[in-house]
Amino acid sequence: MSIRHSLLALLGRGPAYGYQLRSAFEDATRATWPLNIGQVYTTLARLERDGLVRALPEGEGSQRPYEITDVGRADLAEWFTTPVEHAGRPRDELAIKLSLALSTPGVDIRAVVQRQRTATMRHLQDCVRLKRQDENPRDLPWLLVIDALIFQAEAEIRWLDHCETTLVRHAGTPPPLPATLPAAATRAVSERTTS
Amino acid sequence: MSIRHSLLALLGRGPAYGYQLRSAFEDATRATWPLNIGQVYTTLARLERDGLVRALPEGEGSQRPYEITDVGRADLAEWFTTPVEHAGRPRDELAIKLSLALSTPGVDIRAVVQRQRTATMRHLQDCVRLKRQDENPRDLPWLLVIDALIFQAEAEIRWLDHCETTLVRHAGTPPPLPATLPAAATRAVSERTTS
DNA sequence: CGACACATGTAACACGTTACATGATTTG
DNA sequence: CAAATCATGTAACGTGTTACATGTGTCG
Repeated sequence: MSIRHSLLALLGRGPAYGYQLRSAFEDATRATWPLNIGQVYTTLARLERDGLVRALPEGEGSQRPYEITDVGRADLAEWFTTPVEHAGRPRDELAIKLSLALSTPGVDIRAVVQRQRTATMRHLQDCVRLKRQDENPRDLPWLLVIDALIFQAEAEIRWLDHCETTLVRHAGTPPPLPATLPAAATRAVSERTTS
Repeated sequence: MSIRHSLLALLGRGPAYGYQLRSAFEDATRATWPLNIGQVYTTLARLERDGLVRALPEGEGSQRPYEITDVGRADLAEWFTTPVEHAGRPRDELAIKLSLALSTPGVDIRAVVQRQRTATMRHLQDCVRLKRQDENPRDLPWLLVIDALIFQAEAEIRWLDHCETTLVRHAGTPPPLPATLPAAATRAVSERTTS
């Protein structure tokens, strides 16, 4: 539902046609989440069908501008008024993956955590670099979005570290190999985690 | 794609039928993300169509157990090996909403932030309470999931606070009304943010 | 003119949700 | 037996992605 409401919000600033709407959306988020142009038109059609939006007769050339209706404005106001519920959010693939990795035989969870940590760390650095490159405080919207990504990535790394310490505390197999173990045992462990 | 891989991962522990798979999934996440049973069957059908899974002939009563194939195992291993990319994640509705609220006339962003903060705070407390209730470290998978939710909620609150301070610094309209402003100006401002 | 950006649309497909329909098995 | 739970499936719909088809305007 986020595209639907996004287009509605953009039309809340005034009439616009599909192509403009995509540009405006990608301006606000700086192509963090690219928006396919086809989706814009199908979504506009659905919005019109539902009476939240109305096609304007004017429009020079091949432009078909739309305008938000009163019903649309009400829907938009409700969107802004209602907080985003956590219950309605998409499933967190990473959390599910680690949760399942933990109970699937033959999976080296610590390796999964490590690889994810590397990827997330790289993403975090990309975000920070992007933010520095473009520090002008003129487009607040974009700054807030990139900050959201940064906060999320930081939280993810903290969680991954938390996972690792928790795993070490419970499932054993700590990385500094205890010298007291016989060689056979350590070999068995590393074989299991490498396959 | 997360359900597809989740079912595949569950079948990686051994053959199972649809109903079992749902139970197993909701065990791992404790119904944080409820899984509709219908979805299980359609997903299983697609997995079978793609050769990742094979229906077993046996099965007592009305049970139709499935088994993971070698192709499926390869796909599963790749899932666990490949980190979850941030580029492929769903759009962050909250970030988009605040970003758009900032550039939509007639929207009181600070109110939006406040309402969201309240909702997220409540959600965070729910999570913490849930975790305390069920502190037994026996099912690690569930603990990791609830911790993920907690870390995310904390990050969201930090981000919302960050948004508010940023907004105050830029767009003005600080809550402690500066006594130096003439009454007319403050009235105009509060009218704009209230409508 | 030819290439390129602007602009609109459609078709096919994957995924997810909800609701409904239908049996089989257990248990009070 | 009746009700609840177990178990499988289908239909309809909304949303999202990708790819394709088409036309317009501009500029070198």
